[in-house]
Amino acid sequence: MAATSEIPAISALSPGRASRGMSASAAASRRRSTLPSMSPVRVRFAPSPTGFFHIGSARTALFNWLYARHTGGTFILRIEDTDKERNREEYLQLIYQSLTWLGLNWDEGPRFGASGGGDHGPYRQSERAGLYTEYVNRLRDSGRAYEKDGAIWFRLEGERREVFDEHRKKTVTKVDAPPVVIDDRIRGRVERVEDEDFVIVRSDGNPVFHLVNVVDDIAMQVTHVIRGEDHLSNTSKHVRLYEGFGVPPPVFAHIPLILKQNGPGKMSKRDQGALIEEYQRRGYLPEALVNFLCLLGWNPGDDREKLPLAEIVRLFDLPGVNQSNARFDDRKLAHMNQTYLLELPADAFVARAREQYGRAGEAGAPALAAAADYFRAVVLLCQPKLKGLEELPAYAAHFFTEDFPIDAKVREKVLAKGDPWARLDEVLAALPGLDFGSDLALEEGIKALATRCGLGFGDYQSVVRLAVSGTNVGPSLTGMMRVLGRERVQARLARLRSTR
RNA sequence: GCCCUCAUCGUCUAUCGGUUAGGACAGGAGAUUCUCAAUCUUCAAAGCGGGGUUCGAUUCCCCGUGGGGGCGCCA
Repeated sequence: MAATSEIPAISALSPGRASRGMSASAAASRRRSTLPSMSPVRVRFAPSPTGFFHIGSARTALFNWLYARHTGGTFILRIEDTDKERNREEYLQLIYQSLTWLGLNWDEGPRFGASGGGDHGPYRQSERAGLYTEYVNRLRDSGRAYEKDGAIWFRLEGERREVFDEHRKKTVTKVDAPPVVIDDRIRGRVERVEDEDFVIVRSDGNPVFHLVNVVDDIAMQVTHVIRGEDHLSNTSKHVRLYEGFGVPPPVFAHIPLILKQNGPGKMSKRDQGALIEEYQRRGYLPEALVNFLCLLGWNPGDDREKLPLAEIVRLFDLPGVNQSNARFDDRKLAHMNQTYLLELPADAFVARAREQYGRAGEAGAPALAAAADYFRAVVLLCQPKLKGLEELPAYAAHFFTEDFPIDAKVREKVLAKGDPWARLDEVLAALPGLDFGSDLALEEGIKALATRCGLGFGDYQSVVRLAVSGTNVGPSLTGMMRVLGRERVQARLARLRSTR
């Protein structure tokens, strides 16, 4: 397949970072835009379908996507399904769905919706076995690979000696080789010694991650490898493999990890709030999640936090990515989601609300059965009050049934103050004369009633709210009355009075 | 244990050696009024420690300490 001579010398174009202590110089260069490159940028996101799609994977995908879009390059999705034991079809589908939901469309890769295609396929490693064999044979031919214990090993170059490893409690063959120098776009110069031969094909004949990852990046002509810092230690192996194939390595950019919210360690699939699927289910807005994820390890260089994706694409660059790990904060994410929700245009909000009711199962049925314009009026009334779409079905339940509960504690509290029964009767009496045309008209009508009785709006508010909604919190009272309409309001007021 | 890496409010972060160390989330107080939110005002909150370099270090260097990652015939 891809001959060595076809591979452009990408690394020669990489400016990298001058020195390890590069905070100052990095700061100077971090706002600099990407240098012109002779070869178009090709990045890839390479997940394995062995578990739920989580937030760390999403951010890795996002940063690759952003870099591709920023540079006008190509974003490739490659499925690393070489672990036959753990691969699951449903996890594969979840990768496609989650990326699509987040809006991270891929230019090359398996076809899904509008994404996928490309002429460097197939894009599933399980379908590329022939290529790996070919590359392994190249290593064998050049004496860089050998068989031992039924597996195939990559041979490092250098003096060999036997050493007893105390930690692993076994004798290993060490190779004296010069350190591998990695010119990382985010971390600067990283040196690491790779001093043991390693397996590239298991004794069962399946190639291992290091091999397939490098072979595919060569074959797919990947120019920039953007991945989590947990791969930094692997990179020395990968660089040696590139050397073994006689191909210049790509530009590496190791992004910081996301740490779990509570307790030690990086975020994993088991942690609270880790699953993309869950945000989708809870009605989080993908644009809010994407915005939040961008800010975990990157910033636009000023105080802005909520910014349009197009603006992020314009500003995003590798040197601007932070070097330190970030702790996940679901409260900040919730806040971001709320601000997006508040600013959502009416039509979009109504559509999202309908989706959320769809996910709510039986609890959502009455709302979905309601007239479209009534549904619309209800959810738009609630929009400015919600923290998340997730709350909507419960928050608005009383709009869609006359059989809503009256909160006993609230009832007691409301009825304890003043003379609410009298107020209720007054409103009931005034109801035929009230103008239900607008919130303002209703407010003026009630205020006029209050003035006649020598009272204020507040004297009516809580008891009418209780009658109409069964509780003491909710949207604007006049808004609720307007949306419910005169007949329903009257029935509800009468219902409460009958419980005296 | 070895290797790599990182280090500013509780959290996410800004700062191209000189700032009253800024913003956001979370928290406190207040304003607003039609409840709850939202909004507005406001308070509290940080340079891990020790050495250097420098007229001057949060910033550059070194050593500690602490966090994170890796050390698989997982990816």
